[in-house]
Amino acid sequence: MSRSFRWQVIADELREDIVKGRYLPGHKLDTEEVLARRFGVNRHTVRRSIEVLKNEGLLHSRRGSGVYVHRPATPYPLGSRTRFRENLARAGVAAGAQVLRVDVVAADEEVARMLQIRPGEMVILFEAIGLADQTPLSLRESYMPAQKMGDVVGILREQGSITAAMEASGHGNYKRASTKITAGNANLLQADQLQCMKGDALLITHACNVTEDGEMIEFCRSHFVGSRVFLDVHQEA
Amino acid sequence: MSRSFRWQVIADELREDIVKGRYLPGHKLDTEEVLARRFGVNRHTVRRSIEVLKNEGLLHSRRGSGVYVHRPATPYPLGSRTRFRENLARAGVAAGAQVLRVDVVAADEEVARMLQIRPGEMVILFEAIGLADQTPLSLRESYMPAQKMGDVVGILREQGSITAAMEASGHGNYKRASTKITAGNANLLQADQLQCMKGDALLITHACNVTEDGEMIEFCRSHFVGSRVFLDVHQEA
DNA sequence: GCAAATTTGTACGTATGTATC
DNA sequence: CGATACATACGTACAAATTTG
Repeated sequence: MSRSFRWQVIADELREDIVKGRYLPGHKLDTEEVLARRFGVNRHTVRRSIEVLKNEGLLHSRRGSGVYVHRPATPYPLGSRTRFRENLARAGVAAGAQVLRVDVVAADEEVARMLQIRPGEMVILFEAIGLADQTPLSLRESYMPAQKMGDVVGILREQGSITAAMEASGHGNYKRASTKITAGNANLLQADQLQCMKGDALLITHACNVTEDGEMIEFCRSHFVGSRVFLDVHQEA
Repeated sequence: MSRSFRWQVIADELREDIVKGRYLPGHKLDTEEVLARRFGVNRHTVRRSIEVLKNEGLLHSRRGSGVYVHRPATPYPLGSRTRFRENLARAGVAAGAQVLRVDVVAADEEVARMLQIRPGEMVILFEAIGLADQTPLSLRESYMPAQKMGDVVGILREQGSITAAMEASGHGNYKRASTKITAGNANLLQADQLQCMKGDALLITHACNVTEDGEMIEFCRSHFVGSRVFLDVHQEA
């Protein structure tokens, strides 16, 4: 009866459409104007309904653009053999990588310490943006001691895959040794590359991979957009 | 000035009044009409601000009656406390904490899902700030199903230790089942409690602990100040 | 118990700002 | 640049619940 208000009815109907999968994540809703006409109410009444669904985390809106079905944060398992593509494929997300830079540079102090080599030794630098369904998830800098790697610059440039580079260098069985995690705010450059706002919270990981012989083979600094991913730490006891 | 809207400014001011304890719990606010005049805005603008604070759980309103302060003023983390050292490798295990709140409350939807119980079932809520050298490191909310716990409210209040509460309830051998990690920006209340800036990057962890029988016994949400901690995830296998 | 005054809730209307396309 | 679309903010009116006389 009068227990159900128009904004509530509309919110219920929209919620139904979303949770039943009639709209896919990322789908753009009709404009508030159109929705208002469709439901025969004022635009503000529709806005009230949308407000509710935004608070429930089902929708988000971008001024000047539209209202969209929220894309849930992508799970990102942290295990001993983490592979970007495998992880995303398991989550049903199309993975892509945009290679920013592949170079051979001298190791700075931190990189040298992490890779257990001397500062100034040559390392291969691989910089890329991790994409999921065209949305940037992460910004990644990988360092590999040049001495222990083959000539993988071309592979990295063309395939953008650390795994492929490792296999080509005879380190197909590399695995994760340790991961350190903290959080920071995005600076202007990172915001630009990750398509987020300056100041947005980033998940920062420092990870080391080792060969099956236990030699340090890769040091990786990653910056994830906090709102788009969660790391999943799996405990095996 | 386009970054601060009037409803935002008003919400901030009202929140400040509540959090700092200028209103007692249950205190009735001035009417929307009066508040509107006081801030020199339309009644709807004040309503928008009140809406925000209701969503944060600070206010509630009763039609025909008024708007009331919902929760007691949050204790302000000041004053001398015993120093303690915290092993951050074991995330969430705060050895000694400043207890903010211990209560028995109804489980909301997320907590119920994580603990595998029904929404509305009673859970023990434990809220504390982890400090190191007087500096807040983390904000922690733990939820435990009341049915499976003994009368541990006193223990939690006095000792501030989850471990002690578990042992008293016969769950001494509980262990970590899963940890999910993401990042977000501090809101005003969190910034206040963690003594950081609003918008600062926070490391957010959701962890589940199970009994040795595999039953969910604790769900813990932690917020770490990104600039003050480094979680260390150790991989074995 | 009832009616009036008070106070919040819903709904529509209009105008303007601002980000996106 | 203009057109589109969401965001803010003012206004009005009436409904519904509570409090008060």
